[in-house]
Amino acid sequence: MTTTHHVAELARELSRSLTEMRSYLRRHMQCKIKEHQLDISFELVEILAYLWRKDGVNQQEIADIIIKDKSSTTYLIDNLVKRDLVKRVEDGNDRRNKLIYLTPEGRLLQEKFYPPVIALFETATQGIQVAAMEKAILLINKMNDNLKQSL
Amino acid sequence: MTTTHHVAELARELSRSLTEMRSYLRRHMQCKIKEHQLDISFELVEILAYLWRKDGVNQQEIADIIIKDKSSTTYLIDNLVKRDLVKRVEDGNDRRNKLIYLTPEGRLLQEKFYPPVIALFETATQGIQVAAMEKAILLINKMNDNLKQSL
DNA sequence: ATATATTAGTTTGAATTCAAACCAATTTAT
DNA sequence: ATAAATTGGTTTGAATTCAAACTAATATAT
Repeated sequence: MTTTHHVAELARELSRSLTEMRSYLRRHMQCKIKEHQLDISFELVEILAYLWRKDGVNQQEIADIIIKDKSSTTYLIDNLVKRDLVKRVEDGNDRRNKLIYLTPEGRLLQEKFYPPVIALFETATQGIQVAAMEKAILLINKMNDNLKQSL
Repeated sequence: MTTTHHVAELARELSRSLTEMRSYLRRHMQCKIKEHQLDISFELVEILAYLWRKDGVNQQEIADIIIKDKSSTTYLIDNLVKRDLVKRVEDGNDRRNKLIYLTPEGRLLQEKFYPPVIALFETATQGIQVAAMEKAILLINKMNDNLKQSL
């Protein structure tokens, strides 16, 4: 096996491990959602999680953060609006924009989800050093830069 | 910010970077698919890619490798069967199993896709050392083990 | 030997996802 | 100033995904 193929193999393996991790995270969150008997999907919680940190952002920002395309984001935000968890507000500075704000109900959900989310990440990172994680992030971000530039 | 929250934050950031990478890989592959004017989806190619290395595996194995649930795998394999790229063969050793084999057409596609897949991973890993990649894989697999054990 | 639990694959229903096309608003180029 | 390009969000269509339920086959427990 040449070096090239070895690297390709590692990249493939990395991609697979990443997919697996994503899958586990999703499953765990689904368990939490069930425990709390909440009628909400993992994908909606994902958006809410970002809004809990900072709301009043436009849809494109949300799409960038959660790595989904515009139409998926519209679909999910429509859903959140329907459940009265967020509201859309026109942006006075740029009429193309819709700013997404949490409603009081949307904020309340944070109490239910914040501790389990933290616990989940703690579980995931048990026995792993901060420095190692930082290196992994840098590596993947480097890969993402490489891929981004060739699109 | 406490250490716990710092780690949770890094885990979140890692998860996002991973999702981003997955998204880029998918987009790149879509470009290749378009270039070759092939009527096939990224998800189907993903399965074929594993079969090119080793066919004659049951569906559950495929599902494990591509990290999808059983029903999604059935759906995609149905699709591949419909396009005459793979065939299902009953497993004499265990009647529950269906073994999935490539057809001659399915094999032919390898020529089209193998070089661009390698090129893609090369692009992704440019400027990245093998040792660093191996460390990242180990780290993510450790995280996956942690998550798996608590499901 | 029989009952129970587990496994592989299928079916069903609904949610999610993306690509493509579109429109209005804004930015950039001429 | 005007034309062209880009951007944010929406709509549409089809593919994909998962959860839940199911059946037949196999493994495990009694």
